[in-house]
Amino acid sequence: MDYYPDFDFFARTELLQGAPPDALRFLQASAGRRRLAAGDILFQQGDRTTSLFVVIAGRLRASQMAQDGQQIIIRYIGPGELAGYAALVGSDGHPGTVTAVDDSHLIGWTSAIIRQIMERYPVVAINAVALLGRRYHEMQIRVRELSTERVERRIGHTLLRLAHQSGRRTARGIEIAFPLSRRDLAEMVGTTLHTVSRTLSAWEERGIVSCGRCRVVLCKPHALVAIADEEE
Amino acid sequence: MDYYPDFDFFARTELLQGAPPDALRFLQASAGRRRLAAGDILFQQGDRTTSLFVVIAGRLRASQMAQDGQQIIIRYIGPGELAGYAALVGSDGHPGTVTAVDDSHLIGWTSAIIRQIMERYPVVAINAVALLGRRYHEMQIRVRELSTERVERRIGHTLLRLAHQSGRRTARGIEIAFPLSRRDLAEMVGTTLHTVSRTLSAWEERGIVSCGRCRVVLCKPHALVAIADEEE
DNA sequence: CTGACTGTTTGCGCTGGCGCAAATTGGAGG
DNA sequence: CCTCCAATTTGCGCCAGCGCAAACAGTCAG
Repeated sequence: MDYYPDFDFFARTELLQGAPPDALRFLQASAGRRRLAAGDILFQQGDRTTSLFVVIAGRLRASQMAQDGQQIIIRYIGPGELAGYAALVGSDGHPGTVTAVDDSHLIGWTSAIIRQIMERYPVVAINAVALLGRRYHEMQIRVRELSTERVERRIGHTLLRLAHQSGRRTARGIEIAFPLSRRDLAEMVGTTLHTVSRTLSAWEERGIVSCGRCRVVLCKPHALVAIADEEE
Repeated sequence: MDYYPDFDFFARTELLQGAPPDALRFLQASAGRRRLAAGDILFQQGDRTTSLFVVIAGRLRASQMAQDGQQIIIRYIGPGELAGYAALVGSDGHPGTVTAVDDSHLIGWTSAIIRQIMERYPVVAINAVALLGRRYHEMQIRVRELSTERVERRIGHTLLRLAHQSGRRTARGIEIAFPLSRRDLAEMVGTTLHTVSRTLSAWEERGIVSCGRCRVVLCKPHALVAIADEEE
């Protein structure tokens, strides 16, 4: 039994907000739906680009692999966000792999339909421009952090960003609302799982975070901000 | 005496290729022109976004600075390419500083006009999507390199990319066609000018490169490819 | 020609964080 | 409850590359 997204849902997505009703009707009629269990792969790096998806519920991870097998995590994708930007930009193959990290529900369209929609409804193309601009800017900041900051600060910044994107208030603090292993965090930060583990242990001792298997809770976000932004 | 870009020129720019004649006429009529000497600043990080520019001739450097003054170079911008994407995405301020590294000639439009053009001529918006997608992908690759590769390989990859974007065939090899100091290269690669200098010296000894003040010539590009892509 | 300045080279010592290895823990499935 | 496995923790040694410092070399203004 699928949940059929209504116009309100479309209005909350980064790609389709502001699109006129007839565009939304067309999109609704031409959409495909896809369900993934945690761990399932939506598409793999290098796969031929066929579709673009918008996340209705759940969470996915976009990652990229080098020839030698080393992996990095590009970003996590949550409800309302887009997966498969290759279909937007007209690229032949997907630049990365997208995997569900929680059970997820997506809605998707073929590249041809998306192309057609952007041509007919400029507001969608303009949304796409804005969205890619944000992604580009996020990556600029990551490059800057990787180039100039030490590991501890990068871990701090990364956790704060994740908490901002998908933090859940709990009694103990702000919890990252999806499974995040030490290795995952390492692949976002550009370090090893060992260093992440050591750093989190040290922080746990100081009561700044509290963590378990694939779980991180920020107990003192302000202390983390201090670490991430401290002058020197 | 300014060179007035004609339709052929527009057809060679990443943003305006494929735009219909009436769009180009309007763009031509509403354009502003700007000349910069090497070293002049087009706009600074944080400046209010007013315009977007297309490079007619010359070369510029987009850089970003952290609070502590540490700088990185985002990219070099050459003829046909775009400077000031903030005006495309509707961002209030410029995310980085753009400086001319050679005498440069630009053509520009206000944010409002660009917005209007994208709404009226979807092909321009779609070009913008493609262009930002490429930039985003470039940054993904840089993040991956910074996360997983050693300095020497990163320097290799960076030089190869620069040569590809703006290499000039000479008797001695492929020369990077604009002034590029050790510090500049370091800020692209994510290291220090010292390490860049040492690496280039070692390469020069092996005849792989040949370099002078703010100049780099790749004498044996294949050897550089071997260094940059060697398995291990 | 001279001085000043900016860019470059090189030596030296130190250390952040990686790599390896081994022990430990916590779940999931049977 | 037991077993197995993946995730995590922690110790230890090492080294790539940074930071500092000093010498050196083009280049340009006057």
